[in-house]
Amino acid sequence: MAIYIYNTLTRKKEPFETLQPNQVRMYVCGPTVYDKAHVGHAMSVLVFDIIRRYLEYRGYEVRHVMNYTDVDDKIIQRANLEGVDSMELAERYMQEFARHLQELNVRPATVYPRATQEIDQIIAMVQGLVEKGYAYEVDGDVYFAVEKDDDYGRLSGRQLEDMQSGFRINVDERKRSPMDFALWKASKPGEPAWDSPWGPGRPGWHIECSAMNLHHLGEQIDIHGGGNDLIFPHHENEIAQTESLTGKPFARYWVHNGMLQLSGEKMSKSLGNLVTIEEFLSEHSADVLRMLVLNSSYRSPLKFNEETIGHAERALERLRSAMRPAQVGADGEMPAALQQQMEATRQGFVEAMDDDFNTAGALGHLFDLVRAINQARDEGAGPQALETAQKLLRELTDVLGLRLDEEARGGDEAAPFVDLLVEVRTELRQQKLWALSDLIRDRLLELGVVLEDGKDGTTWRWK
RNA sequence: GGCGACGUGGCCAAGUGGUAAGGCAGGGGUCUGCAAAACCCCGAUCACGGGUUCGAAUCCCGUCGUCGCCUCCA
Repeated sequence: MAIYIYNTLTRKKEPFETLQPNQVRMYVCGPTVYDKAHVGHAMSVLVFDIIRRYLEYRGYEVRHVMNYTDVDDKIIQRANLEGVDSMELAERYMQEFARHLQELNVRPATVYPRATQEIDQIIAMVQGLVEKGYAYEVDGDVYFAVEKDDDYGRLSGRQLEDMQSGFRINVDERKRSPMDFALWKASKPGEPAWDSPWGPGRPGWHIECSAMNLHHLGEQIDIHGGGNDLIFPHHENEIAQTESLTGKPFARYWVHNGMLQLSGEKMSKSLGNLVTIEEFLSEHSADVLRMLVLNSSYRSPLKFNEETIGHAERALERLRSAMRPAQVGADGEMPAALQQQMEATRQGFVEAMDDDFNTAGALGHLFDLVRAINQARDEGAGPQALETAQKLLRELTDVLGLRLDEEARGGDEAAPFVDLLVEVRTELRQQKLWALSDLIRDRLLELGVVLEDGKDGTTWRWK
């Protein structure tokens, strides 16, 4: 069975075939580090982390590159505003982002290139494009001539003529076509600058990704990803630059995630309607955000609000319910129904994920397994049977990047004391001192400990 | 104005030709001293209007609505 991936370039789901057997070269556009990252950035990162994990699960070796744009107008502007060095500012936010990646349980990329560390490659590429006649220099700027590129607009499905009629383009008289974009920008005094054949300057935005791809992955790659707001002009321009230079098809599959929406609008810095990753993680676990992402198609807009966050939180709780141990003293064998469900779940999970990473469908299958496990527990299945099924659940949730094992929030030191309280309370209950028993239960709940009175005694867990 | 995506039960959301997964919320029940959890049962004909087909949520056309891109943006 093949994996099918929706390709923005062809607007179809296509069977996934790699350039080299069992090896995937994947490039994902990372953030411009000029401010705190928001949950929309996290969504994109999570989407591609899930894709990567699944490809690895299916036996591929993934070479995963994510860049940091650490030089650009906004960084310079922001640095001037704060009165700090622009490199310093970029460094600060880059480190913060790296920390978030860890907190979000994202598998580390193979390489994290930065624009400022790829200047030589960028200059070489611009030079190559000038030599081939695809780019031209004006006053220390270098522009890509879109009219030289026959199939410009292919990714975003736009015609050059349509774009030129757009009234939003500021016409720069020095450009041959209004749609020409900068490969290299001459620096103004006080701006970060690198020497180049065209004088001191810095790279344009689009060229860095092309150069990094060439440098770290080669002329042709399997997957190129990013948010769908990057389709035009960023990815369109990347294709133009890279293919004009190499003469070969650049990325095989263009994969784009939908936008996170806050109150019906795309979350973005310019709109100011954002929740930073830091803010989110101070109130919720990373799994909650991941669950939110998993519960819908990665290509669709994702509704982000208190209600959907709450749903994700409770869905996670349900998933975790299956991980609870067998009843005290139970020793039943593996029920046939559970055995059957395990097979159905594994198969259903793979089928769903093979279909353009249908995580919501895959989750549905996991919940079927959750029900079967809980059913088995209720019916007295023993630890061995239960653990076999739980192992599968853990294996599959791990592919999605969820961490079902709840961290013991109170720490292990607290456990003996909780045990003691439970013991005392059991005495109280035997003496039918309900008011006191309930008080202990309520107070422990306030401290984050949930007591559950079962048939064979009381169990407790961290909330 | 151009390009693209989408509109499925109260909410979130799978499903792209054969009469609609799953989660959350809600109602009823089992269990419980009560509760919680878990388990069992209950709910939609798929924005609207046409068309194609033996048959459509699923294909085509139109209408309405929402969102994204067209300038930096994950």
